[in-house]
Amino acid sequence: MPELPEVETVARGLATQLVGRTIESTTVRWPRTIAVPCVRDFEARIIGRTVVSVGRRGKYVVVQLDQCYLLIHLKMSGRLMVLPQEEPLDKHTHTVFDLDDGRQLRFRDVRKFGRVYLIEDPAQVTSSLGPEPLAHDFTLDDFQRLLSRRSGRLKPLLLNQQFLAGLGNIYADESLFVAGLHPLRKADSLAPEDQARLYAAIRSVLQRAVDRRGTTLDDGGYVDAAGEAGEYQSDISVYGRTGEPCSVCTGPIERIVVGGRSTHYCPHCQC
DNA sequence: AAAGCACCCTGTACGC
DNA sequence: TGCGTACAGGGTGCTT
Repeated sequence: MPELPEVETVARGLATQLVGRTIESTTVRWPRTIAVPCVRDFEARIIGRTVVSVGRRGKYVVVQLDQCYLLIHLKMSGRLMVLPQEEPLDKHTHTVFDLDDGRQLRFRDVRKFGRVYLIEDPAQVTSSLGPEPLAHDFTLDDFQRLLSRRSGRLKPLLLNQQFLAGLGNIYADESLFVAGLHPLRKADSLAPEDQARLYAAIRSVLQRAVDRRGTTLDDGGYVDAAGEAGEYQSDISVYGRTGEPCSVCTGPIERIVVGGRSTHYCPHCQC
């Protein structure tokens, strides 16, 4: 499932392949993939656009074009890849962008939850997102101020993109484990040192995962823009490890459901 | 403000 | 073998 580190890795890969390329045409094979504008306008407006840069905001891939922006949210199973046009199309490829070098940018998404936006200003989509957890100007002070205003439980809060942009189920569970905090802890119950540990945990987990180019689980769901798997799965302590021994205390990892999301933690190490 | 849930989808894992 | 069903997941929107 693409979260911040996976989306960052995809965006970096796409940047090397796409910057300077011009999109000559587009084929939308599953219309609901296009969130905005309507498919006809989308296909018309993207013709002739040149890629200026590729970046990331939260879990969105942000493709800056010469007159507008293409934003892509991969949701659970979306993939973006640059392939030769001779490469056979598979049935899960929902949008194809023909490039001026004979290759294609393809958006493939088995679950069909992913969405593509063509907009004038990226803020139209990203303005409701919380801060970037890895940004240099996102300080402990900022985080403490945000946290102490919240009374909800930590796990749903970390998944809330309006609170903080980029965490998903894997890195939320991993960050709470590293911080030694129980997923059901109320945000406003944290002592300053708890807040500091959570801040440091989120940043270190995400940075390490970016460095390792994301997490590819056994289901093989995530690969980067070159089709390569990530390597953070070998660093995972709790996510998907129900019943396995905790790496710190050897007690069993437990799984509970919080806010409708499976949540993995060590009941001995996290409180 | 917080929490619960349905919804969107399909592949996979399960029970029978 | 083959069917049906539950489930996972991110985000949004609705209701309590």
